[in-house]
Amino acid sequence: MDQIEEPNRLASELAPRLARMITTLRRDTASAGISRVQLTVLGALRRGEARRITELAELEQVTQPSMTALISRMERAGWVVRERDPFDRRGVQVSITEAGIRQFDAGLSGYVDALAKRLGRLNSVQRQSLRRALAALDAVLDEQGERLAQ
Amino acid sequence: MDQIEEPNRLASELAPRLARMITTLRRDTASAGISRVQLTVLGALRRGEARRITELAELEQVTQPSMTALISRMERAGWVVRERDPFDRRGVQVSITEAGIRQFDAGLSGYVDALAKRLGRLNSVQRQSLRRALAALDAVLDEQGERLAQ
DNA sequence: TCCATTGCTTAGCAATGTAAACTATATCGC
DNA sequence: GCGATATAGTTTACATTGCTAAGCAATGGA
Repeated sequence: MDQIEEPNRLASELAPRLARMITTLRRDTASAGISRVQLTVLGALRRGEARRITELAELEQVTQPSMTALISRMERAGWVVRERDPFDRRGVQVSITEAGIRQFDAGLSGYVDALAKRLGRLNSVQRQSLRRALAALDAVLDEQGERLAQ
Repeated sequence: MDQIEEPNRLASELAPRLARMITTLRRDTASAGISRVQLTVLGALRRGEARRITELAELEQVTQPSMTALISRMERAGWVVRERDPFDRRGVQVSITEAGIRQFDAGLSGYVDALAKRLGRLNSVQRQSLRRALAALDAVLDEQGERLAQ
């Protein structure tokens, strides 16, 4: 019983705070020159986690057409390039450019700084509590558990 | 020194996890029939926190025109109604309808349940760590601190 | 009464997301 | 090898959410 009721109570507490966090973070980082999604895609490309449109779409949890459009905008901005995959000419290989790498570094700093500014208000106990919650966040986001839960 | 460097380290850890959390939550709740912003606005209206477009825009941290459009869509959906303020005929008073209340309750459950499903994977130590982080989140989101920080 | 301010809307634009339909290439079964 | 089918990506058409700039009507002070 408690195992069922308890996550629900926690979720009721967490949900509105997450909602506010999203709004706030968007506002704080509006001037960063790059959106959250684009930054994440650049990061994935940079770490070599994916090159195909389909893979990127899965990583970002959006549809293939959304990723096509996203990559097109980023290509127009000069941050990535598209090349036909020589081994499977239906597909493309997306890679990050030098400008893309610079944009990623600058954008990431922008996001981290905005967050750090807010975290700077916390006392060490509060920061500690957030640090200790990181592992739980990872578990919440774990894709393995996601599939098992189905 | 440490007071400056330390929030930054924490922010680097937190930022990508928050980013993923946003994507994941959006996907999880795609079938809830209502968007996060609309749900929050309905909640504010229901708790009587605001009735004017300007107030709602401030609460949600969006511009007045954005709120006008948002309210128009919600009015078209039948969840809220607009009335001219009899005391200041420039302004309007937005109120939630019966249908809006039902939609809020259903939508909220949808969001909370989606989150609870993920939290259900955690063990009690992990859940405890999240519960303890709630206060820190509140401090991070505190508007008072926001103004002081300027 | 004049004029600045306030509250909201309209217009025009960009980014992000969807589903459905299309094109081109690969691959499977015979 | 060939026809059917699957896969990768794009295009099209649309909705939502956000912005800025400009406009309009009501308010209220000098």
